[in-house]
Amino acid sequence: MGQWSATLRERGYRLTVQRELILDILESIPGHISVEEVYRRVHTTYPQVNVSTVYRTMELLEHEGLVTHTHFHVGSAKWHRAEEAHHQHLVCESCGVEMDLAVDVVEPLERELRERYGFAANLTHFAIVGLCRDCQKRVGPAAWQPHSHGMTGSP
Amino acid sequence: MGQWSATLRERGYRLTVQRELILDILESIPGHISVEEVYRRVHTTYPQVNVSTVYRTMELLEHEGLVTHTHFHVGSAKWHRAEEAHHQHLVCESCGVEMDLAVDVVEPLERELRERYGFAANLTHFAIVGLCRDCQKRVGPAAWQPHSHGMTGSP
DNA sequence: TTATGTGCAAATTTTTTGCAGATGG
DNA sequence: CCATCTGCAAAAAATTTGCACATAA
Repeated sequence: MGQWSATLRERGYRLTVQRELILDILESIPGHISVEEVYRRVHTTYPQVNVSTVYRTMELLEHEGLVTHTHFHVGSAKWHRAEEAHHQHLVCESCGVEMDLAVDVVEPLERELRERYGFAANLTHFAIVGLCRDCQKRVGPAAWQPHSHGMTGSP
Repeated sequence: MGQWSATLRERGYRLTVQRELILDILESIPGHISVEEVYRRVHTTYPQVNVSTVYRTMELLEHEGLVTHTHFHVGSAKWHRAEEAHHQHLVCESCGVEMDLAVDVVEPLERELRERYGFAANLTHFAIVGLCRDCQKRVGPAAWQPHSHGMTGSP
């Protein structure tokens, strides 16, 4: 039984089989995971579980500050442990590779936003998307990069 | 007729009433807008337009590098002019207020990511979400901020 | 025992698609 | 004219909800 089960119980929530299974999955994976994937995994060991339970559990865990969710450019929301929040991810839009990012890289920006704008940025909410080194070579500069629209011609 | 109409025609696209209306809206608004809202506005002057046309036009414009879309924490995708890309937005998750952000604030991060990770970050893809000064006072520290889970008690 | 949690099925919301007809150039 | 666009209607995908029943504590 993982750490989070205890945490939830302490906070007055009931521990159901469904919750335990979902918690186990979330505690064990390193990166991002969709509701669909969590459901798929729980379903293999506990087929009578329902997607809505997964959604409700995710919502509960987010409310309790244990996980957060993130929207990438395409696809459904992805979830990850909140404790990983201050350890950002870089995600390549092209090949999907995920890289961990040292905290000190984003800290200056956070501080700047706070000092200059009084804004408490939630930089952890989104992974930083872009192109990894390899994909830059392969696909060239992207449309969002300066001085290019990434197009090769008319339709 | 706005600038974009000419651009599209030059690139070999046809100029339809629907497209003109959508372009006018996108060229005139300063911040982010949803497909739903674009549709609603077009619909007032041209009721027979269909949402799918709005979606298709947005896709076209994104492909042509004129607009980009963004996912905020909640709700549907929001669209904005691509030229505004290098002028970032701060968006308050709580009250929805949008603030413009000077480029030089994000530049150091971009450079760092490029130098340390060879990663061409698309920082323009997402608005930076968080809490504005006023909402920090009103709602207190958020769950994603360090040393707090933003909760007041058990269920 | 009983408030809390779950499955189910249906509703919502957001976005996509196939197709036949309309239309810009 | 005819390739490109659009409206329509339906499908798909993602998420939410109401309710009766199940179950953790």
